[in-house]
This record gives sequence, structure tokens and C-alpha cells, in this order.
Amino acid sequence: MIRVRFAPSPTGNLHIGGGRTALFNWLYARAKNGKFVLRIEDTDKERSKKEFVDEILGSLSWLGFNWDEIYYQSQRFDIYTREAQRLLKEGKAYTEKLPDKPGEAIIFKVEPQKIKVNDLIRGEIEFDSQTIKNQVLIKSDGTPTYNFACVVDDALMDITHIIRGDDHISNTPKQILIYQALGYKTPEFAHLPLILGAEGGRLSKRTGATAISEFRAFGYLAEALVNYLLLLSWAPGDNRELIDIKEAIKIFDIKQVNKTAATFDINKLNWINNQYLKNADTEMLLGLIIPMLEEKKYIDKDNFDRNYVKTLVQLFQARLSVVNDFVDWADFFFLKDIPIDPAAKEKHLSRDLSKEFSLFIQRLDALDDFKIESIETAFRELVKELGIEAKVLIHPVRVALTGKTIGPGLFEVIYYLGKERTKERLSKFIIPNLIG
RNA sequence: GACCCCAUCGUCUAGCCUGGUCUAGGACAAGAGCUUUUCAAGCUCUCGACACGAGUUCAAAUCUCGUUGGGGUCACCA
Repeated sequence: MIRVRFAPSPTGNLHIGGGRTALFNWLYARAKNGKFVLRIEDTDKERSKKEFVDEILGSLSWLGFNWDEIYYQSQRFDIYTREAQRLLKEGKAYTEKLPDKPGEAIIFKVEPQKIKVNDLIRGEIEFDSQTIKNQVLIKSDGTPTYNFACVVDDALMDITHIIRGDDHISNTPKQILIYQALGYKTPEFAHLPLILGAEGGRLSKRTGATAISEFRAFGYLAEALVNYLLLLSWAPGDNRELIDIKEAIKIFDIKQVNKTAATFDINKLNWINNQYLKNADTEMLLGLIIPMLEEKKYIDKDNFDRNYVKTLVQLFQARLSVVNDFVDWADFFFLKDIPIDPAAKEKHLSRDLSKEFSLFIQRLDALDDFKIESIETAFRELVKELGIEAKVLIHPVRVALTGKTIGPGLFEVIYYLGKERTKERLSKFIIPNLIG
């Protein structure tokens, strides 16, 4: 039985790198019909916070990585102490009392030897233990060190495969030594390449969002983020880019994971998110968007036309990079006074369009039925009579109605805005004494 | 500094294990165009890479060694 684990430390949010490590562990467990164990490494009492545990659990759940078992290291201190005492009795460790420390620490003796790791992703890696110092197992305050608690837990929890970030490679020989001293079987190791920020170094706040929960708040879909993370250091080999998690479970192989560090690219994530968004269930999107509209005071949650909003979402759905784009792009459907982009105004509304707008309003009033097609027909007849190209009038009308140069088709915009609001917005650009 | 890891378009990658089918394929981004209405949707096209140097071989992106470059780790943090 394959057993893998994800072992976050609740000293911060679950970030992109952690999410990817969790993904590969979870994927491997599901692909092999094994178990995915979650272990909260909260041995550092100072830095570990309950709120981070909640945040991490929440993010993992949102991503869809359900765990089969969960453990907290803070509840297992007696186990680490017991195991350390055993090494002490067997002469594999010794105690040391430092003058500035409260009690005695238990320290592991590193004997000279070569340590070979057969990494599932990287192949054989050899270390010389002479480059490794004796390792503290239990600190003088009685708490275990990371490398010790990690080995004891992985051994006792029967973890068969340790899939973790590259940054743990140099911990591996230290841990193997402890496995051997404890008399436990060493598991298989697979070290995932790191995810780098745009500037080459580690992914950091400076280069953009890092927490999974931030991506959620920005309007990325979990499925899209998972798909993107999957593609960062793994590829199916047949040029496919959009792979849902069910498919990934079928074809994923840990041995096919790349060795190269990957740079996080928000453009590609946006593209993938758009691909998922355009195929997403509109009702689901509506569920995400309604709270955003309420927060912006664009709608009153107790009194709004749900079907109307749903239609608007459909109108924009194929264009959204993130769900939140809707709130910005469709604002003109909800606001009384719409903000007009100054550059757009300068470009399309700087000349006097009183005559054109007035005539268009007259055409709209003359319509028997206010429909997308009839609006378009009326508009095209008008520009033909005026002897101008359609786009000469389309752009100004769009800016007057939406405040933007971009958006859905103009005639749909007019239809869903409604005749009254269309007339009202166009009228603002009509200079009265010229109507005459 | 020591130890370890890595090295194909700007970015993510396919190809590498099992050398020839690679004048290196796909995607994102960028640029150009089309869509008798915009683009942030769609379609078409363009730009663009085997880090360098040796070696092995009839043949190397693919195997070997070195160089350079990048990254990681060296805590009584995890």
C-alpha cells in the first residue's frame, strides 16, 4: 500500500509551492490507490498559529486534495522523546548542556560513511556524511527538531514515498542516517523541482501573489490552478495543455516529472483559467459573482433580477481571465453614473456627436420591438443614410454607454442595458441647442 | 566558501533513457493580419531555443568529461 504525506508547517499560508507539492502527493496516492496523509508540523510553538492551520486546510480542501488521515506533531512529543531516548541508550546519540539553554539537548552522532539516495526523479545522488555535522534531535526545551520529528513520523506512519521540494535534498542524507539508526526502513524519495519567481529567485510576495487563498480571492478556479500547477514540471507528452484532475490521475507518473526548476508565469495561468471559465457552468460562476456584486453594492441581495445577472455573466463569460474581471468589466450595467475612461473619451467622444446620437435615439424610439437584431438593423440603416462607416459611430456609442473601448458586441450591450438607459447615456453627449 | 541539484524558444514544455525519422514539435506571451464593431474571445501567420568547449561515433539536443551560468542547503526554523 502506497502511503504519501504532505507535511506543511503552519507558520504561514499555503503557497503555490506547497500547493504543488500537495498536488503531486495527492495525485500519486490517488493514482496508485494509496493513502494521502496530512501532517501538520507545528513543533515550533512560537511561530505556529491556529489560523494558519485553518488557512492551509481550507486551501487544500478548495484545491480538492482530500486527505485520508491527519496528524499534528504537537500532539506527539512523547513519541519523539521516546525514540530519542532509545538512541541515547544505544549509544547512537549523546546529550549536551549549553550554558545559555534551559535543559539538555539530545544530539545524534553522525558516523563517517557514504549515503546513497536513489531519487525517483533525479536518479542516484551520493553524499559523504563527513560533510554533515552531528544533528540535534531534541532541543534543550524538549521539542524535537524538524529532521528528527519528520523521520520518526514518516517511519511510524508507514510513509512509503516522500515527495517534497528540491530544497529538502540536503536534508535527505541526514534523515537516512536517522532512519538507519532507528532501525526503520528508508522510504523512496522524489524531489520536485522548485517553482521560481519571475526574477529567477524564489517565488515571493514582491513578484505577485503567492498564497493559494489569494488566487482564490482573485477569481481563479481551483481546477484551473491545479491544471497549471500540474503543467509546471510535468507534461503528458502529447502536447495537451488542458488536463482535468481525473485524467491526470490516470496518466500521471512521478518518474516523468522534470528535474528543472520552473518559473511561475501568470500569463499562462490566466489563459488556462480563461479556458476553464468559458466552459464553466454559469450557475456556478453566478454563485461566485453575486457576493462580489453585493460587496460592490452593485446589487441588493434581497432584491435583484437573478436571471438578468446570469445573462450578463454569459455575455462576458468567454472573455474573463479571472472571475473578478466581470465586476470591473460589467460595472456599467449596475452603476447609474459610469466612469468613463479618459483616453477613450478623448479618442471617441471629443467631437460633437449630437446629431448622430439624436438620430439614433429617434430610431430606437421608432422600433416596434426592442431586440438585438432590430437594434442592429436600425443602427446600420442610420449609418448608411449618414454615409459613414459603422465603426465610426459604433466606438463613440460604446464609450458613451459603457465608458470603455472594450466589451461584448455593441448591440447586445444596448439590448441588455435597455432603451431608457441607452437613451439617457447617449443624451449626456448631446448639446441641447444643436438639436433644434 | 563547502556540499548538492539543474541546464531545449522570453516563459511552460515535447524530444534525451533505447544516438539517425529534429533544417528541434506544441502551448503562453509578443508582433502582423482576419473577424464589413472593440478585445481581454475566435481564426491565420510571423518571431523565437538545443549555454559553451572537448571527446566517443559514420552520425549527438540525445552518451562522457570539463567550463560557465542558475538554483538549493549548510540553525537547539521547518
